Amino acid sequence: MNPADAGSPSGTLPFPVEGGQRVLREILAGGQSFLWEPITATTWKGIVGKHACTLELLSDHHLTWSASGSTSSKEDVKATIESYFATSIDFAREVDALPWRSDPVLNQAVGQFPGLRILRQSPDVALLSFLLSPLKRIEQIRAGLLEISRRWGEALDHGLFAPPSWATLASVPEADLRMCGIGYRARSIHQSADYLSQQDGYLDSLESLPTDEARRKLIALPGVGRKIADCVLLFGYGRLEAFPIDTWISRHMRESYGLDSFTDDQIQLFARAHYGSAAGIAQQFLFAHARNPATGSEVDTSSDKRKK
DNA sequence: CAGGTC
DNA sequence: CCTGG
Repeated sequence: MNPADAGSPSGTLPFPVEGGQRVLREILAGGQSFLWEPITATTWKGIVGKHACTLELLSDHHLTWSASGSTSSKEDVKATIESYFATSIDFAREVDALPWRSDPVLNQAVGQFPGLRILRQSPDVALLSFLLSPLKRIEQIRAGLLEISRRWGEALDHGLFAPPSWATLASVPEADLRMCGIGYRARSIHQSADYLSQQDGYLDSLESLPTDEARRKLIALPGVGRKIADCVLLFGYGRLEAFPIDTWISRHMRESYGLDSFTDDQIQLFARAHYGSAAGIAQQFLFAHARNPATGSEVDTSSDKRKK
């Protein structure tokens, strides 16, 4: 490494988020990732790869970042950050291609969170994170993940810890994992770690597989069902067609599309057919919409047919 | 019970 | 089935 690069690389990303801080909060702490914490009204502290990062959204179109504790060159850090925020994806274009024009339900959700986008996390961290997702509250998932990271992860700057690798987790006794306040999910993590440690490059190999095949191989992991698999595909592998169906989405869609007696499998088929190849983006809007009761304070860019 | 998996 | 809230 070059000592001159060892300081705090920083930069600015084009980051169109019309919805400002409210939408940034939804992106960083709305259930995609559990590694971000608000510091001030406009700044966040968190982890990207092996970098402790500080973010600030100054205008609605640029995100400034600063990463520290790195032995990588500034270019490498920059590339890592850009990949994480998926700056190569034109989300405005993707969203425009969704059927919001003919779908008032989607239209309202998109109008409520303009600029919402999908992070591209690492498959490893996404898998570990979402194995904890049955822990209900986001704060609880976060606490469990932070504790696991603190105990077996890599120390970074600012007292942050990167989540441990699956190889590391494979050597952690299940009983020790249980002491992280994650309850019976400790078993899934322990068994998945065991499974992954036996097959070198298992998660990497999914990268080049078609989505449904990768999905099957994720579901083969202990504790991973369709919902967690779809979360890992969407947030860890950048498969925008993946459509995780949790209880929020399930209820919200049944109610708002009149799919009263639909099973989750049928909702999944409906979603694929209706939203298309970027269904996962639609899912994020619906998810955010379902969990954030409309306060009326948002700038509503859609037609004003809120309230029924 | 809620959340997810089995 | 498991297990916090």
